[in-house]
Amino acid sequence: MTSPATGQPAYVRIAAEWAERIDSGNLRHGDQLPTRDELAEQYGVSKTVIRDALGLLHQDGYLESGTRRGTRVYRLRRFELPMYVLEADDRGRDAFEDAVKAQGGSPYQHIRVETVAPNPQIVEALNLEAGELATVRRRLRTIDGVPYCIVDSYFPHALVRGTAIENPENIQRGGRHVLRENGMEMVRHHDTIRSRRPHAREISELGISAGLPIIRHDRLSRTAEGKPVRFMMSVFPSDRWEITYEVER
Amino acid sequence: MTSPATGQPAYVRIAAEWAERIDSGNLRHGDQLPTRDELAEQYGVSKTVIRDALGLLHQDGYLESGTRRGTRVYRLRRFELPMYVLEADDRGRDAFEDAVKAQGGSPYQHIRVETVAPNPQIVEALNLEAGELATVRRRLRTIDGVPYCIVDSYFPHALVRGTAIENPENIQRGGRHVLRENGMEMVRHHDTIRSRRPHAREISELGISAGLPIIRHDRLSRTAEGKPVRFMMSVFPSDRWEITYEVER
DNA sequence: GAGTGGTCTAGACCACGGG
DNA sequence: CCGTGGTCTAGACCACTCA
Repeated sequence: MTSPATGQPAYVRIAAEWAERIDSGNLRHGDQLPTRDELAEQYGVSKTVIRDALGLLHQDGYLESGTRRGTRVYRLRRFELPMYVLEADDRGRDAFEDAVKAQGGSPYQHIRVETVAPNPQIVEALNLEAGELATVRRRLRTIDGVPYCIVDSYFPHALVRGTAIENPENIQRGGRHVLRENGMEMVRHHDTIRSRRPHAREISELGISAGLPIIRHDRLSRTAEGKPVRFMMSVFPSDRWEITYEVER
Repeated sequence: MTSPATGQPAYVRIAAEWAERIDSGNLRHGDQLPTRDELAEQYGVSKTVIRDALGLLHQDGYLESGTRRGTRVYRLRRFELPMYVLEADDRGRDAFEDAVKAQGGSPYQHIRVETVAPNPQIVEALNLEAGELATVRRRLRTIDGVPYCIVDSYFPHALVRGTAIENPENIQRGGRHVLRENGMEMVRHHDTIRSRRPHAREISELGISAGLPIIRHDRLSRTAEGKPVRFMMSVFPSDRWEITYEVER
């Protein structure tokens, strides 16, 4: 054992050492790391220790690796998301995209619309009848070509049938705009925020590692009469976002 | 290899199997798991595979373990935190504690107050002069005897010197109440939410595992004149909380 | 004292992808 | 082809703690 006895196990110390290099900016996004065999020799430890150390960094989303491609630093820039931008403003512009552009990012979104048999969570949130369908507008938002978040908006199917919400091409006019024209303006939102590790679908769609925490944001929106008309489920990888609220009183 | 070829590596499958038992309620908080040697024999794999599998569950906060004590299920109940309770109401009651009690928990808080040389983040947030001190009211909140969150509130020292904020015994009257009596009522709050893995201090104070994501919540509060008077940093372990906001418009 | 988790060694084989 | 990450085996030693 060549360890200088910092009290920490070797794999933790090695991970901390490389994390510090990345955090300090000495290593940048895309920089290549030595191979596991090289690292094992450099530190005088077995491959298993290196595997555990890189595993820690992987979990934190610091690294990206693949067979034969080696291991590279993965550190994207973080964007701020003021939560009011979730509601497209009344001029029909996408406030989300505006916020990203204002921070120097180049946003894009893939939209697809499906009508589905809703799961129990959706049924309860939207107060649907048994057998009632829901229309979901699935957004995958990218910035500079990298997936940055998933935003799925569920509507009672009966409410949006035949409206522009069902048309995925119409990306400018959000659900808010369309619902208002139909006398269903959303005026109150109940937001729920959790954090957890990503599910399989989120891992593949967002291209994140299984250990990177995600922020899960749910918004249930109601009309002035209190009728729930939209349930929005968002997934934000924790290394790409910080979300903000403005609160009065 | 006895694996039924689900495409997943053995340690992932084994972890998923036990996660399912815990999620389904078949295993409850405090239930004991077999030893690693027993699991290795049951599954016909080496100890390393079991270590990796339990490691995954550990990271998710599903397990709690210690030398010779074995490994036990760790699954606390989750509380909802409506963010308006961060501001104690005007009757001098602790709205946070009321919210926890309403959900059947028994809350308690340890408070200690320190006057410190603020770090750069605090200096910038509170717009402090060079060398200006800050007073921090550190809260560790427990529910049913288990640590549930850390809430540190920073004030410019000059603003709170000699007030009840400096008295840690006075737990009922929050900073909001005291500042208002001194003509510094907070009326606007800027909240920032991130998620990440816990730091060493958070791991030890909250008794959480290094892999369990935490929700980091910052609130910068200003007076009607726009003067920042309090910076509140909170850490919520992701397995114990979901935080909610009510939004208009 | 002995069993347990925590860590580590020194190998091995496979799949995949770049040269 | 062959180097790489990904996974796994079959051991080992230590510290701690429960009986």
